[in-house]
Amino acid sequence: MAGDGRGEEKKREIVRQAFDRFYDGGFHATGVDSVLAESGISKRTLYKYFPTKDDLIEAVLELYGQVIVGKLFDPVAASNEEPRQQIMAFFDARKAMIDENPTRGCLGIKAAQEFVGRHAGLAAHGTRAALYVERRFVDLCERAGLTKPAEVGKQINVLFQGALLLSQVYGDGSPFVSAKHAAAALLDAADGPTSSGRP
Amino acid sequence: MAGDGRGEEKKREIVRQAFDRFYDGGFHATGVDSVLAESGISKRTLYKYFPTKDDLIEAVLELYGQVIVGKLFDPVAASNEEPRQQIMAFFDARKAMIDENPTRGCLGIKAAQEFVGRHAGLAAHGTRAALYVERRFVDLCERAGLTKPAEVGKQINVLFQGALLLSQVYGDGSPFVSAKHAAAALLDAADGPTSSGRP
DNA sequence: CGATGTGTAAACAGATCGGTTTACACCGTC
DNA sequence: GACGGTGTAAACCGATCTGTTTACACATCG
Repeated sequence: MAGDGRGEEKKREIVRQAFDRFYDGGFHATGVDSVLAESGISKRTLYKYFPTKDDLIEAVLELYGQVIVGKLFDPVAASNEEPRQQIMAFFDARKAMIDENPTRGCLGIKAAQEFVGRHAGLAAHGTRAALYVERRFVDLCERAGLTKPAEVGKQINVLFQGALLLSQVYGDGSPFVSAKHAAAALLDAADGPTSSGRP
Repeated sequence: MAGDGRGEEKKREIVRQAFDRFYDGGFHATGVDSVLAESGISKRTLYKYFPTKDDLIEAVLELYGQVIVGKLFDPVAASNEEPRQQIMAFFDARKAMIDENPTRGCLGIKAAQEFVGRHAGLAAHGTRAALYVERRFVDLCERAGLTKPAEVGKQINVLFQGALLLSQVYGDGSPFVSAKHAAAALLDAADGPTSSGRP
């Protein structure tokens, strides 16, 4: 019980180190040795806290979830702006992150792509991440009083994930500009004439 | 000169085999041995035609380009339908492919994500693939007589790529339904009141 | 029939992988 | 000053990776 604090701190240090390596290098292509290299952490300590590489990856993905919620979703939600403005703010905030680190997309989806059909537990992080973002957009669409919040929220999520992917591939955040304008247009069209044409 | 035909055929057989393996298993996670296993192809023959694994991956990505253009883009273009109908057809056709093989997204983008910062030549396939699709959508938007074809085309590309990614992650093609409806809404909004509000 | 070219099968080499083990240093506590 | 806990450093293990080599089968062609 007394040593808990020290241990937890080392654990977090390892996860933080692994976070950057896996994010930039991929999960399969990055060896455990390269996570440890130049970090001053010994292999024995790593395997004391994380018996397998998959356990370490699991911890990294949990950290990613905390980071993305803490830096992106919670601040925008705490702004208490109008729902529509919050949706726009999500696009702006994610673009700002991409501009800092153009190759870093969604780590959960990266895990899903690498582990689909190979490790269901790790692949599920991608599904959860995508569904979480979708949920936030749908909630905001509901609060905006749209007639079809679920449909528009899903559409905006498609735009968001597509922009994130293309920013990664292109190496710059410009797809977020297109996506934001498209999201605005969808919101305009959705709450304008109550419904499109048919009753 | 005489043996060219035989050699080219074996070469294609190898690439076809590698195509499925890399598509389903990823490039880094799939070893050369597993490409050869149960295929009746010997390692020596493989390395005769493809001196390195990267050369094989390069050939697989070129095959992917031919397949996707031949099965998806050319047929829709050859239909000679209205531009707007062709855009809708792209979403339907890609969804049909995903429904057959839910985990198979864009192989070029998969390569880009695995090789970014590690092998520029292979990573470039993702950029090319995304730009190719974007170009097709922009062209169709131009032919549809939109006032801002480049912007709307890019937005539709974001929807398309987002739907492809989410279909992969969710394991079903439903995001293409959302994306198609969103694309239709964007097209409606774009050619309706000439411009949105400001001159 | 011998030569050549194409192919498989499989042992092999060297590096790297995930993971274990041994050895040793440090540090606060009794 | 012995002690247990925490840590690093590094040798080590078996498996797997990319890539090479040896050996052999089987065609076709002069």
